[in-house]
Amino acid sequence: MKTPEALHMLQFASPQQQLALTVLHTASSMLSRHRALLKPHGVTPEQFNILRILKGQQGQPIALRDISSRMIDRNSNTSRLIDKLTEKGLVQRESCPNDRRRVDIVLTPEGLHMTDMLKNIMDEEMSLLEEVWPKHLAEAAIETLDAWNDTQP
Amino acid sequence: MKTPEALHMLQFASPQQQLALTVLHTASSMLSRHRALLKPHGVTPEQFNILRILKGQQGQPIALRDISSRMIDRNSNTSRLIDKLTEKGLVQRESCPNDRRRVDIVLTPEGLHMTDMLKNIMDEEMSLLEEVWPKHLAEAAIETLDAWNDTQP
DNA sequence: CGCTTTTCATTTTCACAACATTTAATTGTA
DNA sequence: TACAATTAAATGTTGTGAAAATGAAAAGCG
Repeated sequence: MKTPEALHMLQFASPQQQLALTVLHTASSMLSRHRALLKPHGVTPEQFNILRILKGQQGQPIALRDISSRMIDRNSNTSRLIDKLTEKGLVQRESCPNDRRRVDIVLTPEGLHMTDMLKNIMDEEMSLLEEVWPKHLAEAAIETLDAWNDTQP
Repeated sequence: MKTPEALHMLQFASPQQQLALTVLHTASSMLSRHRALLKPHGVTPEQFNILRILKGQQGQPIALRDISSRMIDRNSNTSRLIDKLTEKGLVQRESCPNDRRRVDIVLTPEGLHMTDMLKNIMDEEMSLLEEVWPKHLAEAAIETLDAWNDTQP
């Protein structure tokens, strides 16, 4: 697959502009792939993102607000995503004793099980990247992109 | 700004996995920025993507189908995006003489004017990238990402 | 203490994506 | 030529991300 728009204006744009378009395009493409992989299990990439964060908590509850701040997409509607995960029985809301505004979220046993399974699927997918991206180039690319991320609010 | 999820699992993931997360995060952040920049002018990034493609046509009509294939997000519903742009008077549908199934799209004069203005805004934003991304690193990163894009259907 | 401001979660509104279906025109083929 | 298969665009439906508005609780401060 060509990077369509980037290819189209190749001769006009700076490498930096091309990279921006390439990043947008790559992300869109990766996300559709993830969506397709997770779909059979009734979970969206955004929901999986939350599950992964919760798993990282090792059973410790975490406030909704802190989930938001760790998500790839910071502005998504975390409340509603938690609703969906709750309906599926994968997570549970718990009232936070210290601060009644907060709502703590924990993985249920089924949620943990599902997360482990999905993580295997995603890890397998991710491992394909290791064949196309040489390690040192991946490291360099991360540094490059993070240089811009660090300038963002 | 830290790359939240990537940072979180830094010690577990391969550089390739980290890059994948970084790309997703960077794209999300960029898109938000673009959305905010375009918003005062009543245009979304998805709509601007179409305007930019049309401008690249230099007045030559292009079939809706060919616009779709050049978009960053190939899955979007181009018909309806064109509807929005038509309502705003920025583009026009024209029947295609050779193939009556097709619908050619052209920029109106106001559309061209708007596109030029928005392009200036976006170019200015993009030029900030030149300060944080050294040229040769940007070039390397493009090659790295495209290596994966080329493996996608 | 009482009031305003801030913080956190939810709800709401809007635009778009995903997916399916429909309508129309063209192509391929018996 | 007739008819099925394919292609192009539009349309209907559902879900959801983004951003703003709302409501409730806590923090800050005179």
